[in-house]
Amino acid sequence: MNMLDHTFNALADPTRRAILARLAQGEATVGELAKPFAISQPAISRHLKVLEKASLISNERQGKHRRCRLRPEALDSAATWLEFHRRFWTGSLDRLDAHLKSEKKPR
Amino acid sequence: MNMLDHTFNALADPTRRAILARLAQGEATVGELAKPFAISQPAISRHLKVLEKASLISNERQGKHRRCRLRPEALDSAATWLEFHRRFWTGSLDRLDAHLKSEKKPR
DNA sequence: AAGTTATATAACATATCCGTTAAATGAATA
DNA sequence: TATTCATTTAACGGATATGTTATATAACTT
Repeated sequence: MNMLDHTFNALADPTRRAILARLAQGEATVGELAKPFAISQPAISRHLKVLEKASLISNERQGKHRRCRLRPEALDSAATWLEFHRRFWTGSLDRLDAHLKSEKKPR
Repeated sequence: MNMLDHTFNALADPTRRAILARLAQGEATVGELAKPFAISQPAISRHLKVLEKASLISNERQGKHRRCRLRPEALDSAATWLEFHRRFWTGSLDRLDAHLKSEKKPR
């Protein structure tokens, strides 16, 4: 698994995206993150592990709590990949489109 | 599963990203797409199904072949999500940073 | 030291993923 | 019509994902 795999995989789950959205409002402990969800706390802990492995979050022990925060740089490679391909694909299709149009004219 | 789930999930696999990269060079049949990979052709067919479900590609029967092409719009929602969060996260952290700095000054 | 709180880990069930090979389908060709 | 080619679908197996509950750990509190 490379970095993009981990990032896209982590982002493919709505619970994990919701956790990220929550963290975008500010740091939170595991318990605070788990509270709004209908699933158990261990399940959240494992989602956090996935986000951690993707470097999307980090955490730091604070007494008996563990405080989580975003690592925004982790989005960079995914955003770069997406932007590049989005432009490249569209560019290719534009050229194809132009090509097809220029083919049609002569007839 | 919503659209982002499908998109991110589809992009999380390196074989599928390679297929997309290949299609960015131009349309191709299933067989042409399968050839460079070490895995069986039915396996490729199923990757193509995943990409199709994510609306990342479409295909059209042409005689006994099936020709695949990219659907670049499918990247839009994912790119939008990523860009938004990337900026938002960074913005939040900048504000946090500024906040922490402004807290320190008075002392 | 004992109890409480926050979180992680273990053990388990179920579902999905991803690959395989074999058989089915659909269309072109002999 | 029978054969061949391109692709899909079926049936299977093993690995991974995601949830559960029960138990362990780690740090505060009494």
